[in-house]
Amino acid sequence: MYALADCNNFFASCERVFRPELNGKPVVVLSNNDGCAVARSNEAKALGIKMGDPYFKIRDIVERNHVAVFSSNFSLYGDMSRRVQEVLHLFAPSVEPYSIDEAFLDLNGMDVDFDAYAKQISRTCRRLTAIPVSVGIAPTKTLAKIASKLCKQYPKLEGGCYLNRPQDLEKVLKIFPVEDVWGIGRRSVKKLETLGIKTAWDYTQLPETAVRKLFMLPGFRTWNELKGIPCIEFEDLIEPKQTICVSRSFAHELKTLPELAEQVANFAEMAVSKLRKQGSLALEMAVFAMTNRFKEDAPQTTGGVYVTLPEATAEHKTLILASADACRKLFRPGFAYKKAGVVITKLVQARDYTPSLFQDAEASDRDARLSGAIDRIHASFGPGAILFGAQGDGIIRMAREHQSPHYTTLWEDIPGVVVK
DNA sequence: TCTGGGGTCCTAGGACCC
DNA sequence: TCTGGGGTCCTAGGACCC
Repeated sequence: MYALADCNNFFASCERVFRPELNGKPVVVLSNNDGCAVARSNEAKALGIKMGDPYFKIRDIVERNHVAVFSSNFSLYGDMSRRVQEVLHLFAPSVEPYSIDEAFLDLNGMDVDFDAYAKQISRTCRRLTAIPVSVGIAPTKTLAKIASKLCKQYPKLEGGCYLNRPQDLEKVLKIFPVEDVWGIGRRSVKKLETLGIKTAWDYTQLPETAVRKLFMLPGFRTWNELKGIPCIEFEDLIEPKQTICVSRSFAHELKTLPELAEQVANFAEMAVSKLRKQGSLALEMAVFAMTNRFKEDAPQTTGGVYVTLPEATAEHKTLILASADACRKLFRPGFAYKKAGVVITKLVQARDYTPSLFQDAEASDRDARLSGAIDRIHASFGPGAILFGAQGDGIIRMAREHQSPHYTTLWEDIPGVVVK
């Protein structure tokens, strides 16, 4: 038996924790550069604001309805996420964090009233973190997802729902749209439409051979999961990432190589930080850049350059220099670059790597000490406290007109209470 | 004027091996 | 004229997730 705990409208809910007067009011949270709506409270959804809507297109709705707008504040969301996960650990020996706002709980072997347990988990999260959480419990992860969605739809479930009895499953799956099933994406929905498949139940009634042929292994797993046969394993061990990517859109387009190269160097530095945190080394890196695809009349280009590193490394200097090199190869004059990024495409765990016999040990020791010093400076004074010359003045500041304070992660932003 | 960022898994097909 | 059978590894691209 698995539980899925899913935070409702997570980023919007985080903002409300410290602005309780916004409860019951429409709230949206924007992506980087205040570009798109990436989280909406139920009230904002009811106004017709969709996930991913560009801000400039919904500005009218926002102003007419006094929607509270926030720029993204990931240090707040990350910290709130950690708190919710901590609460979840009170209810199950193993918890699998699935995304910033979701986690699976392994309830196998537990002998409890699962419906009451689901509601209790939700209630406790709410009380200890002030975040509303929907908890679905079912014999497979896919069904647990469906159960948690039901909680959001039906307030009378009090945030928790147990889905296992065959007659309940049939009733629920017969009204559950197939496009809302975890693992069924847009492309599959198109195929399903031509077959006349509308609900999750319809999907389970397809013959096995058809499912395997049309939707391959992933679709076959989903098909089984919907029928209560677990095919997606519980993974509570946090594996090191297989790729690391840092990319950004720029508030203003960049037209010169030095400007672009500086930003790419900054992305490389951020990627190295992530790399070092998980104890990996990079074997290969890619740099990419592209123009603004929405400007149809402007000349368009998009490209990437791979760099194979002579030695696996997690040193700032090597990777930043390599990124600048790649950027020079990539850059084409006459284009206005809107977005760029650095991807570390091949990683190896440091403990699994044997350096080349012919490596310059002295130089690599020097670089390692430099990187260690940079890490310590960042830890004490914050990221960006020290930069390589290649990074220019650091990353271009993003548009963030509506950012809330870092309530839980910065001393000067901690909320105060006035006692009269 | 203004349009996000970061991941995983699977498959087909090519290159190569004996 | 006739031209086998079985395997691995790698990569690009597709599909999906939040």
